[in-house]
Amino acid sequence: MSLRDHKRARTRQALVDAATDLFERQGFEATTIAQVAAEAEIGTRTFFSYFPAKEDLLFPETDQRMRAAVHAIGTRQPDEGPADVLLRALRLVGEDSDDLSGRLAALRLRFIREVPSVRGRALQVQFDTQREIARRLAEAFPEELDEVGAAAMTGAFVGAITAALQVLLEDVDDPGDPAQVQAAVEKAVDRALKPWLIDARR
Amino acid sequence: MSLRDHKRARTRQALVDAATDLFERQGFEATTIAQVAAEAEIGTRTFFSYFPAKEDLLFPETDQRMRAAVHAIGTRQPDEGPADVLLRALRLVGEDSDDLSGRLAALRLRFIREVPSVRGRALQVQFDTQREIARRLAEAFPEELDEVGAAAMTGAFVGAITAALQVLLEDVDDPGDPAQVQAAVEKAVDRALKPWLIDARR
DNA sequence: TGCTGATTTGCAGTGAGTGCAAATAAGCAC
DNA sequence: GTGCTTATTTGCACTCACTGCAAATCAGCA
Repeated sequence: MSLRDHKRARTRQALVDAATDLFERQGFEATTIAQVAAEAEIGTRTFFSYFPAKEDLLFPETDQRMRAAVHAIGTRQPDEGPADVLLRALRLVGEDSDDLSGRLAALRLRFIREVPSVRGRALQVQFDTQREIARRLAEAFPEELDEVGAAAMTGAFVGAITAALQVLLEDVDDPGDPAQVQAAVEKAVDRALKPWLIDARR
Repeated sequence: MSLRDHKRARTRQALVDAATDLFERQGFEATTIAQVAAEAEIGTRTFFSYFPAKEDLLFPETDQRMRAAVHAIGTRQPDEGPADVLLRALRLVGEDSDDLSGRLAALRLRFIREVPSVRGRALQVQFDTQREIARRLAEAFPEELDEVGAAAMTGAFVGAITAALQVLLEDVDDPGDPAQVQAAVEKAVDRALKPWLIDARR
């Protein structure tokens, strides 16, 4: 990694940190990009060479999660079916939620509920990730799945989990508490996949 | 319906029509709200009392679809299970795609692929609709489903169909052709729900 | 016709995001 | 280190979506 790359990574992290602080203190809408850039000691214009939009500050490591999921699919065990591998991959994606000691994750969750543009961005990220996972899944099981089948299966899993999670999170009294969120995620996976798990048991 | 309401509905439709023309001619991004407003003969400022944002011009009748779906759930037949009712409701939502002689629908499809902000909005609309359907479904089957179960089920169905449809639409050579799109939707539903349909047959 | 409350509109302003060209800094050869 | 090349940073000017506010306009009704 060259000096250039190091510096770039450091600046990027500084931006995320600055944003985390400012978002916590002022909320998402009230924080301007100029403020974030100033706090990270770069010009306002330069911000846009690090993140394409303000919302993306809340999703700084999408590709990292993606790589984890892809890796999970790549290390397919001989006795695993498509559903098993997919479930393993999805669990991995979900677990990474604790990044940055949870502060950013908590903000993300809060703003997904409060700020429409953030919700929209989150759904897009999820959708893209899901699509890529489906592609890899189809590759890993050329006999059992084609592109459409893999997409449908992935969409069903992710859709079920997301929808269940949404309902469960409505009843959480403190969305800032990682333990409660984690419990909700697990319960969502559990409830959402019940039909498949019963099926698999036969 | 009072004169006021009539006029309001007419203006709203004029805005959608104007937008349809301009979007077709110039694309989404290149069309400004000022242009749309001018074409519909209202002030730019007034536009925002009809639509909250530019993207919403592409989703003018969300609540209408919603009502159709809710109605489908309300008219539950004695021999229908949750999955049957849900499937019937979802088919209804999909069929309404032919509104406005298809021009707006074609634009919507095109911009969902091309313009990120439109894709984001579409996903939000879908997500909200899905949530509401789940709520009604849970109400209609208080014995069989709770809120979480209904959400998971709806999320699975919608997620599977959407994901399958996305893949299928990639291979359509002319996305402006309603027949091809319709065929893709049907195939997507078919493929996506195969597991459930097989299950139900037992 | 005249009153009342809702709708429309212009105006001024904020802030996101972009294109461009000049300044700056990194990487590298010597 | 000194220069040269190339990538990055930055300021500037600009467009456009969207909002708050206050004045003007209009529908509905007595």
